[in-house]
Amino acid sequence: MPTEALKKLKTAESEKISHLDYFNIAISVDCVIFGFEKKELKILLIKSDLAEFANKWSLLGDFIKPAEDLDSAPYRVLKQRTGLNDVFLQQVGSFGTINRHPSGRVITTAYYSLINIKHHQMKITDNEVHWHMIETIKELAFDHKQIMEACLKRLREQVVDEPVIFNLLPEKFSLRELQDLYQAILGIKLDRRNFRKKIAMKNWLDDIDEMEDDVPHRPGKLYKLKTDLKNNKPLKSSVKKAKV
Amino acid sequence: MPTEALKKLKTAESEKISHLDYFNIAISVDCVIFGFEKKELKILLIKSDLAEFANKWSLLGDFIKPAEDLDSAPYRVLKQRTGLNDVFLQQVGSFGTINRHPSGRVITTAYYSLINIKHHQMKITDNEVHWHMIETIKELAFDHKQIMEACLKRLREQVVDEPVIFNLLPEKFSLRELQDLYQAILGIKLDRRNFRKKIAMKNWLDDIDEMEDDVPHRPGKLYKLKTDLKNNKPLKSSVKKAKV
DNA sequence: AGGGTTTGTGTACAGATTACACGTTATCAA
DNA sequence: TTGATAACGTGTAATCTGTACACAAACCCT
Repeated sequence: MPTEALKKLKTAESEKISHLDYFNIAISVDCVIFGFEKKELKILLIKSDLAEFANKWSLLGDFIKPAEDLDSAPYRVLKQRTGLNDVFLQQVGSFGTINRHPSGRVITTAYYSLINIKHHQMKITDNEVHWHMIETIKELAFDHKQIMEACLKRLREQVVDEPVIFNLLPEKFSLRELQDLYQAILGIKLDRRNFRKKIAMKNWLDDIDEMEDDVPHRPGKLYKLKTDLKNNKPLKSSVKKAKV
Repeated sequence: MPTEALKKLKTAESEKISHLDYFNIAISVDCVIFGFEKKELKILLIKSDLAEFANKWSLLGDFIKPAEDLDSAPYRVLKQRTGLNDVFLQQVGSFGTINRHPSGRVITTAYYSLINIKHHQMKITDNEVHWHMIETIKELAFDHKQIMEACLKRLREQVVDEPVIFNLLPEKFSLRELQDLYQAILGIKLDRRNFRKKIAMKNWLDDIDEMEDDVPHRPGKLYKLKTDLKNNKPLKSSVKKAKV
């Protein structure tokens, strides 16, 4: 029984959650926070504070509070760690093998988040928090590698049909930036002409009649996501056809 | 703080989980168990044992045990309630609004399951457990209606690409039965000739050279799912193309 | 002024999806 | 045995979708 072990739990929040001593099973949330920079998909990680995982990186997470909804907890975590409000967040799944946490029984619910690295001028207060390129991540603390992969899989499924990808881009962007982002997420190269045709058909974008002005080559047009699609909600207009 | 309220928790398992008294947040699993009978998609429900939900139906669930993996708990629930082993089960999501359970703070992880109503000769020991047609379900205890809908959505997404639907059918089945099942799940009518062509292309089935013998009309051929697809695992052979 | 880089655009082919009809084989009841 | 009923088994043409592919123009930089 891991109750004793839980008493040793030590986190940034440990003072405030002394009631943990009485838990048999503790509940946490973990966030896989994706960002996009220099044509690379990245995720935000923090140095683990557990001796068992010294020098290992881990996802941003926290224990859930008695008086907060499960789905609210990751918003709090993001707010605390990055200062960001109104981020895109979606639940991916819960992970609860018995020994996934060395200090005791902890079940965690994973969320993925998409944020625009540059635009928000995040105050990453904690200097142990850094962006990492996904391909270079070999190992993470706990089962966080597995959680990261589940979230990446979900992301790849969702960007195809739903306009969630724009949470990773600035307000105004070129089609090249959008294509680079799709390629970084899906890990494949796309044909430029066919990509533009496909995006045009989805009817997600407004041409705002502006041009890039900071590129060392011919500038492209800038676009915005249509305002009625900015709510991060699943798309109503795209009625999916049954394929069987 | 709902700790006091939790002491009042009363379930079939309550003797064995007296440690619940010490929980601040309890964790449960709930199963949305789909079956197929008479061209209708059904789910298995149990009469709620809480006074607050007297005469309401609810999903089959239980609190998680300290020494069991989260993803093992729903297998135990199904074994206990229906006697079934080796069922198809998949995690769908976790639900944890503060007031979802009237007796205290309970976060639940939902799973969906597909079982063959007839074949397994289930011993439904508890006579408060019954199959219900999905369309007729107006209300369930707790937030179970919402959970059911999330699971139905997931099921509809999965049957299109992955050979999970066969868990709802007997070992041998006709293409008509399969089409009726797809139609019940997706809620649409399919063209018979195109459906057969599509199924043939997926290459999921073996023609076993037998015929129906219990139908009041011309019998159809019987098929089996190819044995290498019976493991309930995601399909390797169907490499999905990126659609962007 | 010229080299480098990216933009913007259309068409032809292949593959997939859809709509649609008729003769056949079985059961059932008269 | 006959006729009514119900589902089986099968193919083609029209349309839509996905893919492969090339060239002139715009801008930056030196």
